[in-house]
Amino acid sequence: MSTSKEKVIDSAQELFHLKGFQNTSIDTILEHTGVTKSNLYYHFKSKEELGLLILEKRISEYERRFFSETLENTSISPEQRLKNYYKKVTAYHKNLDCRNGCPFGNLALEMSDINEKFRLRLSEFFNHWQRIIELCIKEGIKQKQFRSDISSKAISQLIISHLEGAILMVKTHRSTIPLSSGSKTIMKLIKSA
Amino acid sequence: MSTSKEKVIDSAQELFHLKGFQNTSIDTILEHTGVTKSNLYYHFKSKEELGLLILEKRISEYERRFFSETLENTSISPEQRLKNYYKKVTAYHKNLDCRNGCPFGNLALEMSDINEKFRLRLSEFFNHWQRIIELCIKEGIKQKQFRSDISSKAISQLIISHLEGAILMVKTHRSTIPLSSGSKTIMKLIKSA
DNA sequence: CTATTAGGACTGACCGGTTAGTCCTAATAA
DNA sequence: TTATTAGGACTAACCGGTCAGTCCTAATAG
Repeated sequence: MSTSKEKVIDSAQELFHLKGFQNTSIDTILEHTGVTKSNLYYHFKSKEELGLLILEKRISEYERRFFSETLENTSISPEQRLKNYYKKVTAYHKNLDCRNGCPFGNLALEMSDINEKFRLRLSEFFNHWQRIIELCIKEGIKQKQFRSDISSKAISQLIISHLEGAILMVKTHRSTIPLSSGSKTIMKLIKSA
Repeated sequence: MSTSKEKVIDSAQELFHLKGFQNTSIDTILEHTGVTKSNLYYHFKSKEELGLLILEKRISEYERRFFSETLENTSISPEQRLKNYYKKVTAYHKNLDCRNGCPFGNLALEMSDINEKFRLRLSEFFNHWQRIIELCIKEGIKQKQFRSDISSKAISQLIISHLEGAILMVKTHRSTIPLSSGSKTIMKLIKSA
């Protein structure tokens, strides 16, 4: 049996992703968990704290599931690693019925202008994310899989921007095509001649 | 002197872009305009109607200011047209102090999962936007400025996804670099060998 | 063995404030 | 006379958050 605290965290994580942080009320979380409001505020001092905590949880989960298992899996070639990563992301969103979007992109867009804590943490994570991709690209350039006339940094910045935008398109068009087709275009463009 | 209706539209347009649609209350619009609530509801039957109307206004304004003047300006070469477009978009966000983000991307992310009217209109506009870019790319390929081994459709889809993602990064990192640097990378990648 | 204390988990009632939207009357302007 | 504007009272639902106090368990003191 999970504790109230765990139930709140799990439910809030899901709701924040599905409906956004601001658009998810404390009362909705309460309804979904059966936990009382006073109990929730016993465990978390504010909605902001809960949101920040869930952001941390998402980040470590993403680093484990998406970075370690694909982009940083050095037993595979850089090109195949990137392909696997794209495949995994696409499958993730297909499984979510093209709704929800990227939890990080959503939060960044929603909170950057109104809450510095969220913005700074997200900014830091995006930088980390970009460096993970950059290492993969750098190795791919060294192995002559990727073209060498553009810096690995520039390419990785492009990849992460495109990824976030493509997920936004997936959500708006309710189709994974922008992601699956876009990633293929990226792969072709960065391939060495 | 502008009418109440015009004042509401102008003010709401600005506020929706700055703070988001849901996060802008009717009362805030009232404060900013000096218009009374009964008057606002005399002109608009709901907040949704007001939002949809402002979306239409934004769309036609964007088509006029960004499409006609740069991407569709056939007196310039396709490559230069695309460069000018990027320059204009970057300047736009720099002028906004890297805040706000893209009005269409913001709305798409905020509303796609909860309001079909907004989602469908936005989806349609993104498609139109993509076709405008596609025509420019197509001509650039014909003129041998852009590489011909990837379809103009695929490239234009990539460009629009990347653009939206880059603007998200601009907002999160509070810097135009993701946009200015990313657009240069795109230009290099699609240039013919 | 028993009385006391400490602390974590939890409760239900309640708070002030905000939300979009309604309704009605009356004044004013084209 | 018809479209617009003003003013204000009102509603029902919702918002994040607080409060005093209860329940249970485990450690400690006499």
